[in-house]
Amino acid sequence: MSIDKIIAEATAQAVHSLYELEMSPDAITPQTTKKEFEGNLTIVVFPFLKASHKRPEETAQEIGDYLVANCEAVEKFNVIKGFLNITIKPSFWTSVLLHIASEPNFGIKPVTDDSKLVMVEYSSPNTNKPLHLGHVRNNLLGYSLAKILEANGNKVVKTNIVNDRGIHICKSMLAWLKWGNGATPESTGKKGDHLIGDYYVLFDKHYKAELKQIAADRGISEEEAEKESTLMHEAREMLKKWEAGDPEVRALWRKMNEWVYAGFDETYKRMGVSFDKIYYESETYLEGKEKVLEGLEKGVFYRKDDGSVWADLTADGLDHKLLLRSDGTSVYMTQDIGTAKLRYQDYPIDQMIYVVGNEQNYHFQVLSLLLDKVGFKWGKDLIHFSYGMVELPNGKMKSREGTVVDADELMDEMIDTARAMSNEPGRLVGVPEEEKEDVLRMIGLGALKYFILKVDPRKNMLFNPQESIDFNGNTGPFIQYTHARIQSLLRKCDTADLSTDVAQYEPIEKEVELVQRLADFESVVTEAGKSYSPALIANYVFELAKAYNQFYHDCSILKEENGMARAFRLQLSRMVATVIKRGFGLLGIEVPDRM
RNA sequence: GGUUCCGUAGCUCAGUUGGAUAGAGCAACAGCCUUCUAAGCUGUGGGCCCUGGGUUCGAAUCCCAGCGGAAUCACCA
Repeated sequence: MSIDKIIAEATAQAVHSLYELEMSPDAITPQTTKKEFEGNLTIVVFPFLKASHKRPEETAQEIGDYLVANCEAVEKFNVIKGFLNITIKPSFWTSVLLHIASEPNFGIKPVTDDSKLVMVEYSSPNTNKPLHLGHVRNNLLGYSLAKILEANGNKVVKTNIVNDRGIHICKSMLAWLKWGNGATPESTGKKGDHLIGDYYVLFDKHYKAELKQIAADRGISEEEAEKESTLMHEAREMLKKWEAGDPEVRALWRKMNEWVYAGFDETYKRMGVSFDKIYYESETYLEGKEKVLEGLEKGVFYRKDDGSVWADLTADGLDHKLLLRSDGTSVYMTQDIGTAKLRYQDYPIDQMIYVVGNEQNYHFQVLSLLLDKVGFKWGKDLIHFSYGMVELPNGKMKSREGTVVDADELMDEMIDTARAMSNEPGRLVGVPEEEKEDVLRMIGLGALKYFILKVDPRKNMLFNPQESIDFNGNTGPFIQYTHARIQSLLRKCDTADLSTDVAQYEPIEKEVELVQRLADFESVVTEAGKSYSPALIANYVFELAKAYNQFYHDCSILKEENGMARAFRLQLSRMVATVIKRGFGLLGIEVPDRM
């Protein structure tokens, strides 16, 4: 049982016996005492005043006296206004540390047969362009969220829905046919996703030129010229052929998609994210239609005169929403209904989480209502894990203005920066030559991942490509460094030091602070799972590493004369390193043993 | 205009179910490497927590109104 709970229960007993106030221990949450005051845990006594009919100071005094007399863990206390600061017996903290060390998976709840099954959808790329910074945030958040939910005892299925069909793919295909001269990833030495992306851009370039030409020739606006465009017409024709299953178009489409997937796989692998099940829109986009027609029969949806099918959501404070076009084809929303249906056929999902940007808040609000209307009982409970945009100093990323930050390039740059910085004296000491690249990769990506994951997912965040991401201060490398330094310490210590029995040791204040922080890991993981926030873990690990660094500078460890103190500090260091590694594991960040 | 989200140091961000004198990092300035890894540590300066009301022992946090910013409101995905 955690120390917080012990105190909460003892306090509940105290107010019951002193003031006959019935309080659930869960309602009492001791907080860590502020640094300026003496003590480890603080209880705010204001809520008890109505029952005690006494002044805050007196009430706190009485509860404090009760705790000292009746709770073994409590050593002493002091009272400031309505705050009861409790000091726990030092020996108790030793037992807390030993407990943490004895649990091989401290902070992680096991997955059992009756665990909830959660499906997390993330990434969801289009196959006509490479991944960019926005996808990076999505991927990192999605992967980390899956890890955190797993650590909270859920079965997790990570899934990806690849948008592999539609007009945008046809644009790339058309441009490749017209101007590609049979270029392949092999012939150009380019990653497949970048190659296809280039043709998408090329299409847009020619299309713009064509519009300008038509507008000038015919004396009409460029918007009006859109209807006259032969390029766009050809692209649409190609889409029709694709939908009709034209063998040539399908073959080309398959070939080009393979190139893109090979490119994506490389990026995903490097980023360290993975999926358990991938869905392709080309295989699911027809599925939703049947459900919509079923809903139409039941009268939940209605048909307009032109044949299009709509949902009336005005009762829920929303608008009317199109579900089937007048020509009978599906829209985005219909496809999502279909994909959801398939997924629930494939897995006994208890909860569905979509990791999708906040630009689609409305879409998921509608989807939730629609799934409910067509009779899926889980529709209402779906979670849209909505995250904010990544902004650049001059606003959003715009492909037209060439301000898109490419994921592959960004990762390259981060690793290059790590390499450049490692030239400073004292860096990468004792790292074998063959491991160096691997360590640099961990550091560069660690900096990038931590930079993105430490901010609250809901908020828009700013990324300045000019100022490269920091490696000092509140950063991934700082935390990795702390871990590497502890590993080095442990390599240098004697095995006798670690096997020394420390049960009787009474830790000093600085040590207690660290033990207390370590113990918090458990509740931080729980809280991160409840509020779907990797940022909580990130900030916790930073605080832990920072506190350890201060401790490291203040207390010599290997040179400590007292054998028990030395052993305790090494044990403590070992657990700090373990929790750092475990916490970073939940963020998908690797930690090197030397750097 | 409707809906949703955001507004905290010069910059990037934390701030636990409402708790004590609002915290980090960067940037600036001043120190610390003959010492278990200086990607580190110590110190200084820097704030109308957007504004105004309300709720109460107590508000950056909850409620209402306003101001400012973002997203969205397609027979695009």
